[in-house]
Amino acid sequence: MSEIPKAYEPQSVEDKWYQFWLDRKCFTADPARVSTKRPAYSIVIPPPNVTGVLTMGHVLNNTIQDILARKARMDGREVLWLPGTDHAGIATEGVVARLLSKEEKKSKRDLGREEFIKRVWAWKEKYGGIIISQLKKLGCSCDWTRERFTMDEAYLRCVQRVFVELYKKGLIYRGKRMVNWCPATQTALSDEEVVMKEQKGSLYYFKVEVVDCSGAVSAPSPAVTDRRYNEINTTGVWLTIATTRPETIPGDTAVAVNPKDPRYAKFIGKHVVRPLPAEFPREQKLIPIIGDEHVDFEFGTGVLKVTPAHDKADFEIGQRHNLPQIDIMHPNGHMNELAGGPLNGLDRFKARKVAVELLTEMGALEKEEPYTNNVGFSERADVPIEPRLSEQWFLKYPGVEKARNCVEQADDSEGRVIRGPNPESQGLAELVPPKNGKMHFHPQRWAKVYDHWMGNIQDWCISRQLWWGHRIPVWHAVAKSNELRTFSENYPKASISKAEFWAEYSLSEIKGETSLVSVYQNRDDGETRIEVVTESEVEARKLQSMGFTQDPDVLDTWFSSWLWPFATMGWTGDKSQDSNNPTLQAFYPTNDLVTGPDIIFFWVARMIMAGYEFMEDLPFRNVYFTGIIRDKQGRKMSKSLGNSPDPLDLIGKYGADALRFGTMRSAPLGQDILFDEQNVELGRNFCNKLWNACRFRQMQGGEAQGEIDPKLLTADDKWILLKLDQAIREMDTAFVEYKFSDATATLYRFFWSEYCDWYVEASKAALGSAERGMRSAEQETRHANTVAVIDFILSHTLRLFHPFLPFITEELWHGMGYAEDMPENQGGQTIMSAPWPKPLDDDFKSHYGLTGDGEKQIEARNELVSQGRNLRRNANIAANKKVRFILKPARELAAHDIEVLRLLLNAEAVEVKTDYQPSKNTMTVRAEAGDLFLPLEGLIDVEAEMTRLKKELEKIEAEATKVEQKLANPNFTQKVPANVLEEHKQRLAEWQGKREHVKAALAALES
RNA sequence: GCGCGGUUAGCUCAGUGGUAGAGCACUACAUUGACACUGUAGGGGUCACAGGUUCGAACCCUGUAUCGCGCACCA
Repeated sequence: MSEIPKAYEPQSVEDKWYQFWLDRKCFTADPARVSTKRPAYSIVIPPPNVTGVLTMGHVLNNTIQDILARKARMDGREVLWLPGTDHAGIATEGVVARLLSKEEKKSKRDLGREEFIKRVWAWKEKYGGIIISQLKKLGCSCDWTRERFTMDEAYLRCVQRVFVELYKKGLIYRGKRMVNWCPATQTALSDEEVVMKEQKGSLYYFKVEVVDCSGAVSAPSPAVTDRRYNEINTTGVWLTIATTRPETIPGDTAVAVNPKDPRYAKFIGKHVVRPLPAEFPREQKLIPIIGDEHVDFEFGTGVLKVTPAHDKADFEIGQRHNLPQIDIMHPNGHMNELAGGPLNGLDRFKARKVAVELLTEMGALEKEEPYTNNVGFSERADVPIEPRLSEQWFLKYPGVEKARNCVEQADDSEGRVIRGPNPESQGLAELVPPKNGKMHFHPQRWAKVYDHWMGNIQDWCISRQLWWGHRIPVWHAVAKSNELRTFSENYPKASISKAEFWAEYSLSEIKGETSLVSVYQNRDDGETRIEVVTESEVEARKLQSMGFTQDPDVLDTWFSSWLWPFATMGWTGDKSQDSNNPTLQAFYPTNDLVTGPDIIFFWVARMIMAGYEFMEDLPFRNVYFTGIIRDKQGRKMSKSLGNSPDPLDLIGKYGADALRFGTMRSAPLGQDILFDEQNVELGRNFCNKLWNACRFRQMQGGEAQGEIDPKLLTADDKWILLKLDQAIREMDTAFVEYKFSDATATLYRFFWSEYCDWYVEASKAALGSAERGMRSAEQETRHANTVAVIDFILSHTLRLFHPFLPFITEELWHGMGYAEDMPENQGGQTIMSAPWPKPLDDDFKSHYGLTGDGEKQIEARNELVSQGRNLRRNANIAANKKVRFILKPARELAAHDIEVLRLLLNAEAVEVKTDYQPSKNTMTVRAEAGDLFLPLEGLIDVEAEMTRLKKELEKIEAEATKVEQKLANPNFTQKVPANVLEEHKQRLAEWQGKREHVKAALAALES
């Protein structure tokens, strides 16, 4: 490191060290190395979407994980940070479909399922690795040899095994239900994929005529067109109904009122004439008036139209009253023929307008009011959800109670700290087994949100009408052919709620290959159906040859993600295999999960349930929820706003370390982050400061890390050693509490303010300016000792910095020669494995004479420096002009301290005069360490100086009075603890001393 | 409607009952200095508001305002 450049150039070192770490397998976890002395530490990455590119959110998230992983390595643990990507069903299918349409003007249906999936894989091979390479640029120390993908071979087997297991237990079932249908992507969605958005729309009031009918014959099928009545009598009464969705009127099969509503109760049992479709004859549009408690008679007119096929609440009313369901829409959100001629084929929003026109034409529309309501939107496609009746696969969540109870809630007053410095383990922060096997959320308030959701959990709709994803391992056949009829007779019969009625068979007759078979009568058409579930490929082939067809749907992406913590570690579901899996045994459960609170339900909660269900243990002990990254104005970062900076640009401009440091510095626990590029600039500046501080050390020459002789230590040396000790302790606390912004604040303060601004400047007094070889023997010894202290500080500092700034610290670790003295596996090869600094213990402190008293004296002396500089400034003395100060010390100061004072005040001399009497042309200040005088050669500006002193006096008076008043209050003096009282007395004495001093100075000027 | 979080310097935020803090920004001064990606000094706050508890409140309690988020929703 002879010719180091003046400024740190990250571009020239980052790639070099990343490759160095990879070449030496520094990130590779080996379960064989795990022991009681070398405990395991593991994190699984929240797998980014294969379609993803690195965002600021990823930077935040992965920097935290990398910090945790690197810190754990330095703590001497065997670390596994397991990386990978998620196949992201809808997102990826969308990306490839758009590309297809743009480049080949084809739809996925034009290609066909098989060909389309081939294209997605090809796309994945080509572009799916982008985010991984970007994470490497950031410095992430993941074990890339274990990189996983949620659709790789082994993972596929995990998903199928889990599906079969849950099916066996009757937790996975198929059912015709109201689901959240996305008309844009044409698939069902889970409740979590729906976001409520406030919409400005209209509330339409229309009237319907009440009629008396008798002899109604209910229709055999959902279509109402066959309904017949013997008599239809007009009553002349009209009811008014308010709705936001007039286009669904053709799907109405009842009108509901609250049975307790005196206005309408009398109509229950009568019918109304549904106004649409207009061209249908009246007798085909008679729908009953029913009484249902659900109806709120405060809202609208108190009369509710009931559309069981297109509204969740209406569906339930329909179930209660056995109402027919009329589906008036195609899956793409366009109206079908049941909606009537003018609406047929129209998009649902266009249809709304037309429906209003039709109602107006027939005179049924009474009024239209502006109205704001909340509408569910498909999170990904950003279009309103259409509640739709459809047959889907559902999961009744397993392990709900266990999962719910394992997360510690805030009201648990038993200590919340779960990791603490363990004195037995050389001061390292250790994992203390959580009480009652509990899991901890950071910040803890998310536990309440989690608990609330777990308490109101609904079955999970897991099937998606997509092509890209894990295909549902279920095969169907209708027993039409003789072969299947014979087959079905050999297998158990089951009802429609058949999940519990399967039987296990080997269709292929190969040992170990099995299928779950159930046979049932379809309720709608009476046909005999056979449903077979298997995870076996052999069985699947057999099924295919027998004429079975596989369920066309795929599973929700999160149905694979929820297995991530153990599926990535090679879990098979086979107990004996898994108990011989060293990775799983060593690294599950993981220690920390770092993720955003936006996926607490999507992912975190589900992983916890899966952990209990399949591993019989929680998947992680701590969950750290990051904030959400916003721009300077507090807006969420998004592509459309264009307010999201490209992290790679920032790395190119400032360096990865700068980006990491800047991000961590502005990311307090539990708060959203307002991102400002200035933070990254600050990180860059900080790296440069570190660089130059090391450069300064290099310029001093001498051997690296020489012995420190306690006898030669200056008060400044002792002071900085104590500050280092404090910084180490603060860092440990910050890690225990997951407060990374506190950690960076500590590093910043310690290194920049305490080390560079004070210690290095003061050390120049001991280092001297003489050339090497021109120094006296005594100077030489003193110089060497100071350099040894500097090396001690720097070698510790670099290690404290390493988790945050991996690249520059590695470069300097080698450049400064600190690697050389260390054992190969403890910092000799790389700073990554250097031991994390321990707080200085009592033996160390007494050996080197480090005392709180000495620390205070240096701080008092430094205050004198600041005050003296202030005097210079007030006297308008140029910063580069050498002047003479006179010091009247409060207690004796060492010659070395006087020399430091002289240096830091840029003084020609600091003369110590215990009986100094200032002349008129002298400015002065009192500090705890003594009185400092600045005699001026010319006449001082008496007016200006008096103004300054008067202002000063005012301030002092105010402070002194405040304390005086407190002390004069007997209530205070009697009730307050002794130490506080003593402190106040001392403070008063201090202010009084200053007051006298300033008064004396004023008097001298006036004379 | 229910729940959660915020409101402290121009900005972004620390601050768990005892002298109101940091970084940035701002002003002034200093370029043969490890570093201008720098140094030194300075100005700047009624801690959202109103009550209460206390010798003492930014901090604890009650209420209000306001911003943000989550959950549940009335068609």
